[in-house]
Amino acid sequence: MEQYNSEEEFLKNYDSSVFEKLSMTTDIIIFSVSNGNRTNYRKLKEKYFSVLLVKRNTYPYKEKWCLPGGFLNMDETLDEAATRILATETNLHNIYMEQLYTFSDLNRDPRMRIVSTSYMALVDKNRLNDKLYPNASWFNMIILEDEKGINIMFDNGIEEFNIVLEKHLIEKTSGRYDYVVVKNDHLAFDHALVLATGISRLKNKIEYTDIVFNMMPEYFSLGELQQVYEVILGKKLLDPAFRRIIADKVEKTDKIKTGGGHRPSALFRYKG
Amino acid sequence: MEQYNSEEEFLKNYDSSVFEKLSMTTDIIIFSVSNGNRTNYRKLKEKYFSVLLVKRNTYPYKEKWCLPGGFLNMDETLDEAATRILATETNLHNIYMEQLYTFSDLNRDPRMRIVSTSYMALVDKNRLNDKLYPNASWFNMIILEDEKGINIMFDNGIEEFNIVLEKHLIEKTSGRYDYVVVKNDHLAFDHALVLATGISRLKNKIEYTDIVFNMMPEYFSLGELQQVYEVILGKKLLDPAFRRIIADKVEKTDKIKTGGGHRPSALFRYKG
DNA sequence: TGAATAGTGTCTGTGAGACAATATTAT
DNA sequence: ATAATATTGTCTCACAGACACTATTCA
Repeated sequence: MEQYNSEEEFLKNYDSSVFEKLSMTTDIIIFSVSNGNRTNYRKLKEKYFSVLLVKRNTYPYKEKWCLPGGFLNMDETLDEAATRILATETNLHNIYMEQLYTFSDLNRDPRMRIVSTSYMALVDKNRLNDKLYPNASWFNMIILEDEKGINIMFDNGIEEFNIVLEKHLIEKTSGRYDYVVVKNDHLAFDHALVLATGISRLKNKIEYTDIVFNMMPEYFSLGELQQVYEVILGKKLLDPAFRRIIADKVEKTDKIKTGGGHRPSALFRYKG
Repeated sequence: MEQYNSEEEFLKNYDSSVFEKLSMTTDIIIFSVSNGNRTNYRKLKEKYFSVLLVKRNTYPYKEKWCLPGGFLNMDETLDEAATRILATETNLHNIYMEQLYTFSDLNRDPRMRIVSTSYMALVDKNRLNDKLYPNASWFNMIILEDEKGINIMFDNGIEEFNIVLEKHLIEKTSGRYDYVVVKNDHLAFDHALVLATGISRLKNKIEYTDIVFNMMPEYFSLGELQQVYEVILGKKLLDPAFRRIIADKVEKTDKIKTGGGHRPSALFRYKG
């Protein structure tokens, strides 16, 4: 039984090897919004929901794309690890980030048992266009989703591919889904799963929080803001309803954006 | 640089000791609702929001209360570990459970570096009254919360104590709070923090999901259901509004509950 | 009979969906 | 002038908050 008389004595004699150990990693989904090309002098630039992927140059999954990530050091928390990795990839600090989910499938990494805690980060892509880590690339995503599954098409201007996941309702009271990867030839590890989880989280959260403003520049028009909501949610919104909802979250500035072949728009700022 | 020609070759030669390793644990917040005493022959039994705690009989934190938990084995996922631990404590299977958050502070365990992934489980306490693990005990909680902080009072009929946490807004766009434990003399490890996180999650989720039915018996009156919502949310609800909201989630059965000094109530069942 | 809960009716204000209308610009 | 976006007005419908009212039981 217990042979120690104090916590100090116990700790001094504690053998930390009694339980098997494992390595942990952190994977970060960095979301942003990209501008497409102007197809017509009157039209707004199309916007795309995009994610930062890194091409692996070592085994395992050499030449596949993966989420930025890295091993957890013994002298840092998961938040600190995620912040460190994010800074490595983007050279940016003070980025919005939240913990997403911890994945622990036994064979999610072919090397050994690795548990990974994923994070979701939101950035304004314009802040870092030329500061990217060499192997990193922004992929625009087009996401088709229904009750049965999700199809995500990726395009970085050079490479195109898609992944397909099925959704299975695992629990009726919470409406939670289990994702099963049906097609994935280009993403390493279980990152298709991680990404689907992140997309789901973001879609939910932009409905009841203001986190979308982390992907916006300081000044933006309401039309641009609406475009961002629309590409993330994957559906069109009605102008007056949208404006009513965000009216108390933004403040009008005296700046104006002209140059489109149409009425100029007032620029707004997040009120906080 | 990279000296291998195939993934197989790489894996065969992989040295899994290159990164430092650590132990992981799983802690489970098991929530339920308890019936208080009938104070008056007419009145309904009061309901209490309650949580299952275990008294530690070994160091560290000997004699303190903690959440049921245990180390992650190398041949199981976190979900499986949580299910195993839950079955050990309650002898119950098929319990509602969801992953909550992964805590990784450097000194959260005085023995060594341990990262813990917490889970939240919801049970109908009546299903397991006499099947509890020896050191486990249900504590009723009374939760006082405002924008500044949370005060949770615990009572298992024998022992009473309270913990106090401050809330600090860490990020304005998401409205997320950082909890700082201000008073805690009875809960081991960082479990005060874990519990506050779980309470917050549950309070949020019962507003937009049906998970509360996991804490209900098969047949219940709408008054009882309303009481459960009220003790979890910590506020009174208006009868007609409540009934409108849950009307399409439940179905009336032909069962009736009599015996109170008042009009009998119809018993309902979750429709799913 | 009265205290207590069960259950319903209904008024009102808020807010989202829908559609229409006006404003302004570059070509 | 025209196509395109910017911006506002307004009608309607659904629904939550609030309060009032009826129903039923048991000491």
